[in-house]
Amino acid sequence: MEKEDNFGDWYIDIVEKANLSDKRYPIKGMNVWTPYGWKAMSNIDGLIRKELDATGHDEVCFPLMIPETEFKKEKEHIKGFDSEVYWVTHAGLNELDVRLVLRPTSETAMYPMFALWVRSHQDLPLKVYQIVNTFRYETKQTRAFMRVREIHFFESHTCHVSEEDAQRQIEEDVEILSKIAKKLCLPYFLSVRTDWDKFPGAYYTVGIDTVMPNGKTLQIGSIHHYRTNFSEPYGITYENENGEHKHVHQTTYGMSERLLGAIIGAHSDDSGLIMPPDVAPFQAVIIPIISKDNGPIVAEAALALAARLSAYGIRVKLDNRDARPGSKYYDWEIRGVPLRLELGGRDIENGVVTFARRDTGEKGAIELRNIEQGVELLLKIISVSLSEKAEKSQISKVEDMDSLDSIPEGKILRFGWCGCEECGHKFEDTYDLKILGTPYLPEEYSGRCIICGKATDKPTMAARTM
RNA sequence: GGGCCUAUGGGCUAGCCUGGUAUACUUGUGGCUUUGGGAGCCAUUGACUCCGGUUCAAAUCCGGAUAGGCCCA
Repeated sequence: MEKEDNFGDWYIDIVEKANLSDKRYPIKGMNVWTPYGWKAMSNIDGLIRKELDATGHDEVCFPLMIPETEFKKEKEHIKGFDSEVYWVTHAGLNELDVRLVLRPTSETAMYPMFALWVRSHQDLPLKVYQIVNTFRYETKQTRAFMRVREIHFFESHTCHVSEEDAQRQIEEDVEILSKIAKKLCLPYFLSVRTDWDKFPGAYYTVGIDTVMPNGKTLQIGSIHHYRTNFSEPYGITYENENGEHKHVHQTTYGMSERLLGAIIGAHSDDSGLIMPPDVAPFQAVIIPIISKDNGPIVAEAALALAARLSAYGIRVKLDNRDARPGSKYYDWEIRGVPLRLELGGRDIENGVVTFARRDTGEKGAIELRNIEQGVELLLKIISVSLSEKAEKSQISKVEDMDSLDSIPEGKILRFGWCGCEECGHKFEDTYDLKILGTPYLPEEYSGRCIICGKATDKPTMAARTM
């Protein structure tokens, strides 16, 4: 299966062959996390946890079900989610008086509680997050990790004394994102979403998009500024120094298993996946090369090598299955293990370990004496090299446009837009492309709206989306 | 919301029109020989989505259910 020619089929194929997810569970869009896929996702969760804990967020876990009465308090929010939530209508043999919704996201679960938790300005800022499953009834074609009905979701929610303080939180979120994305070796764009595409109930939304090999964008997360749009209906207020009661200003930050989907798309080739070392369930795999006269010696040396690396903190897998080495190479290549270590009679004699990089195919030898440092260094090099390659690939897919006379295929378009809804809709309807929004980070630009010709100092990007 | 298509071992699939013994490959299991890029031989496990109808007889024909896929709005 060729990656560039038909990304959609390639993706489905690789998810199955690399054993990341089993889609045979009999509910569409609700897939089973297999051990290998779950390990990768857990590693991603771990990276997120680490950054959030370091910035003073506390992990919480709210109930899965939300009463209809709470769910419907914010009017825009319910309008946005009405058609894609699951309802629990019965309990045992009884019909429920108040129906329950399976959370599509947790604003309406958390905010009634926030109203109880926040009383004083000293309780602020409140910064919590949870990593849980959420449910959205997708009617379109589902795809592992990219479009599913049960979503492995990360969401942080914060409350602040003022709009400015909430804005500082958004800046912190952007900072956190850059750290996480670096570990995932993922490039991304930050765009302030159009008014008609922002999160239901938000003041504004920053979309986080990455580009797939077919030139379509994949939204991997979003950051929202709510102002007091939710704190008003939910009555989340605090008492300030002067004894006045004020509504809190809120933000949220959400990402999901799409991060894993993005990694699969960004780092892989026709031989399979390439896992970024910080995400890889196994960072190195040891393949003992046994011949009939040295079996016990090699087996013992391989065990010792695995123990050393593991003690050093490297996630290592010793593959001592009774199979040919070549067959093992293929197995671990398709699963994307970044580094392969071969240990055979020749290596033991020479006091080295033979390595092969998954990303470049480069082979070499590391002195057994310094094996821990050697492996660590190689993993770092692989990580940097993956990031650079992905960054280049993303940049190559952006095309600056002066006119719309001919639309290139498989590209992200960048052009001037006056920002008005009429021009925006006209563009989206005519070209069947989605406007991603204007850059979140300041950017020098002067041009003309590509639709109406009005002068503008902001570019916008548009693309087909996954 | 409207329409079309599909369902056979773990995976992929033949058979269905024209009713009667279910095919190949792959995987799994056991054994022996092997092991520096997908090993070979032998043995072996394993399936007609479900409910009903027609029939001496249903994977096959008919009706319904369920699940999945596609197209249109």
